[in-house]
Amino acid sequence: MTQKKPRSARGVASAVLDAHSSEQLAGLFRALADPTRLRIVSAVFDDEQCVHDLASVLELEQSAVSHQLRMLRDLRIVRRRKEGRHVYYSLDDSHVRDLFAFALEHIRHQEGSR
Amino acid sequence: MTQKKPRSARGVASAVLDAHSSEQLAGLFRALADPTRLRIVSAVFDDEQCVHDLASVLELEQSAVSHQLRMLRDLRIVRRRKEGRHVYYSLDDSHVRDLFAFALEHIRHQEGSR
DNA sequence: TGAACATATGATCAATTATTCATATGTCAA
DNA sequence: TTGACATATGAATAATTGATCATATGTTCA
Repeated sequence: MTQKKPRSARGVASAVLDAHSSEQLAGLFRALADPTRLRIVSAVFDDEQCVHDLASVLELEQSAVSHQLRMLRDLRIVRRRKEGRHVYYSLDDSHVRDLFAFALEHIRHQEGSR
Repeated sequence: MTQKKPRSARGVASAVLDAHSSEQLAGLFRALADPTRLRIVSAVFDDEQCVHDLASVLELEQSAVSHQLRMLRDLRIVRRRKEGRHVYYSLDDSHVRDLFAFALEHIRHQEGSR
């Protein structure tokens, strides 16, 4: 493991985050702060999936998946595409894809260094 | 066997996240899913700060700050340095610094595109 | 030693939230 | 149309959580 200093991120938050920004940012993190939603995100990471298949793969009730998808949709993290009676969900935001990937790498490295 | 990844973050989660990984990852995001903790992180982003100054700057009770700092410390997001009767907190993990900076950039861009 | 200061922490309470159940809406095929 | 399938959603419930209060621990200095 390297221990180099990332000069890139320094200075980004020179002042303490104001109330509005911190609420907004917390909202983004909160969307990813649940195992079920993370598994949904990982399931649609590469390809779109319909609700039924998501429920099946994740072994969750269809209702639970729908509720979480709605939240992710409200936060513009996933988007819907209707096709007949199926609704396909996919990642709406590549930033979130990167955020997810970055954080996943982080915990995997942490895991190894304990 | 191995397929070529068309984009940087693609392929990171080729399979659906397992229960353990999703719990761990959710834990990391949950740590940042609260405005108060985010403001604490932003306050120690560049320099260490003692508890009292954090409480003063963030306009929070000392107790509330201490509780949140403990959580951040348990998650190895901040670290303590004792000096006399003061305890100075700083970011313990540069990955978190990058994660924070990345996410902040994200919402700032989103903000502009609405 | 005692008083003031700095930090930590257990208990409590209010607010939030993830899931389940029941049900509604919408689509397709026979 | 009817019945089966796919998805969405409101209500209820249990679990989690952030802040506060009261108090404990630890440090410095007169």
